[in-house]
Amino acid sequence: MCVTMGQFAARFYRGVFVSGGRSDTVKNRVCGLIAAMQSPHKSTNINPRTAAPPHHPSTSAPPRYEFIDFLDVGNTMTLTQEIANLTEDSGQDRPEDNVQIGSIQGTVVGLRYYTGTVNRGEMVALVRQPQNPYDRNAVMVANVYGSQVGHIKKELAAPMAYIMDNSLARVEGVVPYGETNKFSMPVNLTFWGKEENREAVHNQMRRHGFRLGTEIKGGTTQTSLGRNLLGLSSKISAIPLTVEELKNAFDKLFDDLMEDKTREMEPAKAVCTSLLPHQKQALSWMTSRENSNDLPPFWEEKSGFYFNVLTNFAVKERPEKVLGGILADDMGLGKTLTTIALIVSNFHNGKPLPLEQCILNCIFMYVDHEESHEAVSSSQLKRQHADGISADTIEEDVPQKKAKSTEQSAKKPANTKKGVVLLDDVDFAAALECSSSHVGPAKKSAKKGSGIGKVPSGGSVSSGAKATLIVCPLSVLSNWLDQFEQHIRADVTLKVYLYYGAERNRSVKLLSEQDVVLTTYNVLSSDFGNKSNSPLHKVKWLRVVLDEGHVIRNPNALQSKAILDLQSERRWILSGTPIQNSLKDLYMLLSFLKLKPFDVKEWWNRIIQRPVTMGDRVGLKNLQALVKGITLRRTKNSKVAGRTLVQLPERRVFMQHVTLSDEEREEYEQVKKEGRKIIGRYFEEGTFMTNYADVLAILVRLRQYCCHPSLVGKHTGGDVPGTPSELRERLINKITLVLNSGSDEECAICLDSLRQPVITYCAHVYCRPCICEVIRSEKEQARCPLCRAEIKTKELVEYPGEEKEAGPATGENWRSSSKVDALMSNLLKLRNEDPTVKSLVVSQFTRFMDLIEVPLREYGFSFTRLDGSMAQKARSKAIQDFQDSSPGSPTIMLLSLKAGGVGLNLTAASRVYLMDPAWNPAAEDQCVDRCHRLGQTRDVVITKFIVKDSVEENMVKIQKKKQELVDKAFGVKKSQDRKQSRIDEIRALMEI
DNA sequence: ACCGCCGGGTGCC
DNA sequence: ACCGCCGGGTGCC
Repeated sequence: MCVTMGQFAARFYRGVFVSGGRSDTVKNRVCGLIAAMQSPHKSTNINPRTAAPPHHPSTSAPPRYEFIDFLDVGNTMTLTQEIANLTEDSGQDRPEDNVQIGSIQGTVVGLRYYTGTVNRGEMVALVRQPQNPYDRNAVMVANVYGSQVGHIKKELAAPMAYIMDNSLARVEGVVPYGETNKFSMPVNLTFWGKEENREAVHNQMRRHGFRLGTEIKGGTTQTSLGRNLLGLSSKISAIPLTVEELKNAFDKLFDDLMEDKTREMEPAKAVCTSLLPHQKQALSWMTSRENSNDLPPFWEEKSGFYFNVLTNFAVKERPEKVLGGILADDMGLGKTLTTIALIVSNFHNGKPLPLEQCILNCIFMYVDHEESHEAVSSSQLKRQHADGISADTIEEDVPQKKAKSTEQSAKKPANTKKGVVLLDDVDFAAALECSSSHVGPAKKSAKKGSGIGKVPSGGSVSSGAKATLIVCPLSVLSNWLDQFEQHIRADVTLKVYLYYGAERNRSVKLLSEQDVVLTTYNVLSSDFGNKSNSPLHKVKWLRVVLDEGHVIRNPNALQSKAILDLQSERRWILSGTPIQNSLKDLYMLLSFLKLKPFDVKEWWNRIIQRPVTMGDRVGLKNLQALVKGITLRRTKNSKVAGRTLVQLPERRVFMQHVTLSDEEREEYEQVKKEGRKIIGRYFEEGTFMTNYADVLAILVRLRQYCCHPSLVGKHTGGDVPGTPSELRERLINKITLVLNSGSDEECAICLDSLRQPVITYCAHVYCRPCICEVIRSEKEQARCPLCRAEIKTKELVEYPGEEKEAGPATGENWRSSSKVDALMSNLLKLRNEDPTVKSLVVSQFTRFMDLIEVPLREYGFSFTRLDGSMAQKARSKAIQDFQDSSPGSPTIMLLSLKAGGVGLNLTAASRVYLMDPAWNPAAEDQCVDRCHRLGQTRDVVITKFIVKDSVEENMVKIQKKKQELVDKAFGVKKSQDRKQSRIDEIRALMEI
């Protein structure tokens, strides 16, 4: 297969910029108008007053919003999104936020001005319209599709506006019976909120002459579902689930969703790896999900209408298909391979992806196009091919790739057997025929008039979309490239474009013409951040695949927004852990899949989140059905025909205690004494949090002492900052410490691992995009979310990257440490026993890795290294070298704990030495999983070095506690609790 | 809207 | 005739 890399194509296509993309249609402007009228916060150029309101007295015919248009506008502020924004921040994850405060029947008026319709029992959204020129208390009513239905009658809207604007309660509406006249209809309003607001809500209503009841009286015939919609289920239907039941159900939510998903499918011939049975099942299921004509979950066809049984919403138009889903297989079951198989096996209309065949092609064509006298010679084809891989451009990127692929394609033509196979293969023939649409001109003419293809050229393609976009974390980028190369036959050209790096080609046309475009979440969101110019958002993708898709779980993160804005026919989420913390995580996944109406927060909350949180059985049942319909998940223990999918070799963990030498012990105790004094003072002063970076620094220093005394850098804590440049230096010191502390500090805004970390003048570390967003939205008075100090964009200090400062002495005056000695004796013994065994030596301190390099060299070990500071190409080289099994290849990889992240494949190793304990035991597990995964043939032995009587032993205790918590508890604590538990941890560590 | 409300036309029975 | 009553025009926010 031929990989097209960003840099090369950047040159080859330089200058070809396609200005495609959306034009500002009337439709979009209407959307803007609506947005402007609804929300005072969203600025638009259109003044709602000068743009005549649609029903202004001077307008003769009652104008209508074409609301149906909102459904297909991808990236404009739509009514639907407005509704979403409204509920975005309202806390309702806990049962206590969801007390039913009362209900009342109200009236929706003005129906005749709007197109939105509602049925009996249908849920409606209530949206404040503070900018309404007639009444600033206006409350708009919209149906599930986001079409406006009418307004709440003004007398009732007045108290509701107050309640809604002050977040005293959320109001949900259900229309008890459908329209009986053209002008108004009743609506049952239910108020939800915290118990403490009950009084205020009731009072406010009473002041305006309304009395909230506890039940909706005159309830019409409600099915159990209908009752659920009215929010009465907690009172009327069965006993709510206990916390325990709920946790259980939740744990099982994603367990083994494979019943009825056991049909197998062979991949297209372009895949040269044979798939395991469970992978063929996944391929079959994914293919059927993409080609499905079924209605999305919870939709039914009823007498010419499409009816959503959960919201009771009905439409004439068939709801948009949801093509794709969640492949949630455990790590190591081959999600990547299955996805690759899907890409080449299921193009349009169930046909394989048309792929140009490199050299073999000409044999095929020669035979079949004899009469056309235009047979393409081998050399011509070669040249075309070379055009595609313009030689001068490859070298800097992945030289070994080029070498390999050309070598392979050069070898293959000799093999005529394959050519025969080819002729017999109708699918492949058809596929080749289709390829005429995107190959060079010489080829095109050769194809014309040919009669082989069963499918007329181009006719099988139901839309222009061609390319698959794969978005993944940087750490698995090279894995994707490797896997494409490994699993796609060398004699077919799969156009894979790596959209990465400064030189990436931003031509929409180029990107659209690829078979696969590979990029990272970072690149995608940084492009997206520069609004006007994100080529990835201009391409109409055939398929978008999110690898490790759970990373978009935070809807406020820029990268999540960037993902949601992509246009695609089919959408996939690959994730071993689709739900990481709470049910909420699922919302973003559904939102990405465009699974209506759950892609809008309000409906997600009302139909799933709230009921389930409150222990409602019907809600849980719906959730289960929902997940089951779109998810395939198998675990390592799942069985196919009585056998577990994958038998992984054993994995054993040993803890090796290291005793410090007297000298080391003395230094250690000295540092510990000082540290306790300082941290103790912070506790007394109550300045713990503001000095957090210093506290971390002290801990890091202790942990470094346990590894090697030379690791410990110069003393940085406690001084007073002087000049700005000194301050800057101090901040850089701090951010470096925080990032290298291995404590997996998270950004307090997105709660995710730090991306593009920056430090504020008040010494708190955030992702740059996150904190910039905060500063932008708070304008002048932006404050640090952690300490409320004033912050400015220009005062953010960036992490300068890993500078190889005057680090530990690795030269002449190198000395060993107890821990290094322990490691070396292990490694030497191992080499004696079996020189082919490969090991991962894992540390959180890259400078410790520097130190370890010295004795490794001294004893003649061949090793490689992978750490966070390495560029992508260096990483892939390191991985490739290590995975290589030929004699003389490195037997040791120095691996920084955080360098890989999930997905990294290091199965060549069967020994893991964890040099220093991590705060987060999951990080260690993840690291071990890099070699203990599919493809591992040996038993894996893990050795953890722990220094006796030290901070490390305490860390192990904390690790155990954490693990118990994870095993027991449902979900993770709120960030406030997290902060507290982090403080508690530090107390325990320092024995304060 | 088979309502409510407004404002003009009207005015014993 | 500064009222009542009638009946047409009209109607979200």
